Amino acid sequence: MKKAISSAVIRRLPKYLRYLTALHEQGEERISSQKLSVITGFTASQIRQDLNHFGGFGQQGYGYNVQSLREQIIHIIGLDRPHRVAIAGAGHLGVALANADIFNENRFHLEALFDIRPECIGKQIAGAEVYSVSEMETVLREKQIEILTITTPRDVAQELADRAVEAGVRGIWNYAQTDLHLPHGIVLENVYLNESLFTLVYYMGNWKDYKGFEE
Amino acid sequence: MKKAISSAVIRRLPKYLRYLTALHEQGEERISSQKLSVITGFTASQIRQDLNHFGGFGQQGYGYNVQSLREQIIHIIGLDRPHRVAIAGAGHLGVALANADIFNENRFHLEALFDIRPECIGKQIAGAEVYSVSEMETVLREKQIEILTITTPRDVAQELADRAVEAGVRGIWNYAQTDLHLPHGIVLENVYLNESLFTLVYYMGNWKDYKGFEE
DNA sequence: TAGATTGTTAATCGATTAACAATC
DNA sequence: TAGATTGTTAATCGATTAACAATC
Repeated sequence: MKKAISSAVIRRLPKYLRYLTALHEQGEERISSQKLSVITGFTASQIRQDLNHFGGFGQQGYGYNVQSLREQIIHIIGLDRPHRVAIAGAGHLGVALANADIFNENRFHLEALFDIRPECIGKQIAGAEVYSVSEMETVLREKQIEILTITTPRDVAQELADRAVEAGVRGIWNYAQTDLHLPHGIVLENVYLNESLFTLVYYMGNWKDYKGFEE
Repeated sequence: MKKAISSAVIRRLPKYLRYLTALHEQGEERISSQKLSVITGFTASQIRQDLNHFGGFGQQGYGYNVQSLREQIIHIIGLDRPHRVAIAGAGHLGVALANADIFNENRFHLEALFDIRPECIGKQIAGAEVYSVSEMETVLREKQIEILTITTPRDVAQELADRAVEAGVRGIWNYAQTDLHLPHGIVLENVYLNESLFTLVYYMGNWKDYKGFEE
């Protein structure tokens, strides 16, 4: 079987996509790994290696076609397919994510939110209804939700994840500050905001260790 | 000069801290790298290597004292010192962060928010006032803000960051979907939510690559 | 003391960078 | 064709894992 592509490569794809989209909007037709290197800060060699994991998208002597490479990366990530999403927890963070550009661009469709607080239930947020958590499995199944975003307090996150998986959800986007355990075949992506803030604070106290983009 | 500690190590510290806090709350007094390995999923060897970058906190034949190791890590990250924080952008995300536990625990002090919309200005959010962006430098200086969280649209992020640095801010916690360029000595930490979501989507379409599953 | 477990050096693994032949 | 730039192999670098002597 083909060797798995390392997650370091995967996590660079969104960045390539972002810059290619910008270049496309600026009307650029072609780009070399050398020029992309200057823009992204990755080495030209790394860029060529990364892209070659997925196929030979370039042409010797020419470089890469911006628009076609952009479409390839959209396809590789899976952004050319629709994704049905729900959010558990209609608090500040849940509402912020519901209204974020992420779910409006890129073929993501926010289908439902869930909360336990009676005063939230029935409201419309970013075009989606807030349902009671007690109805979660039913709604997830009916609307064929693929991805559940968890923004609840950490003590209920595991239970909600388990129930969502039971109801057919295949990806969990977890903002609750806890490590979830999920069955084989279910994908988990954590966003631990405090880990990011703590890293910032560490480097503020030890900035000689910090290697950032400088100018 | 002592060699810089790699950012891979730094980014594991918050996780150690989280588990040590949990163990402490459970009344555990000691922990071996072996037991911590089972809990965290890191190897025992890696845990000992990581901790030894900062000093010999353990004791042969015994392991580590939970509470004292926890305090050491808090000190290493810098969470035992107060940090004065402001948020640029009092939209959904700014409000969500203002209300998040992060700023209430851990000696972070949210001192101000900034927005351009007249209807927001003067409001109190999570105990802090919303100021006009035009007053930003004055407020940042007066309140001696160390960290600016940017949750504005991306097109104003660089300008706000520049002005904040000018007003004495030393760390930027950036949620705007753009790469900022900052002077030497200023620390930047990006939270690119869509990169996280895209990674989730990629692995949902390629789950055999996920976490190194093989066959 | 004997058993346990660290601190630390050495070996391994994986990812990044360099080099260059292939080729547009 | 000649110049440019990829695709790909080889070299390097860094991070993780293994091993074990030190020592509590």
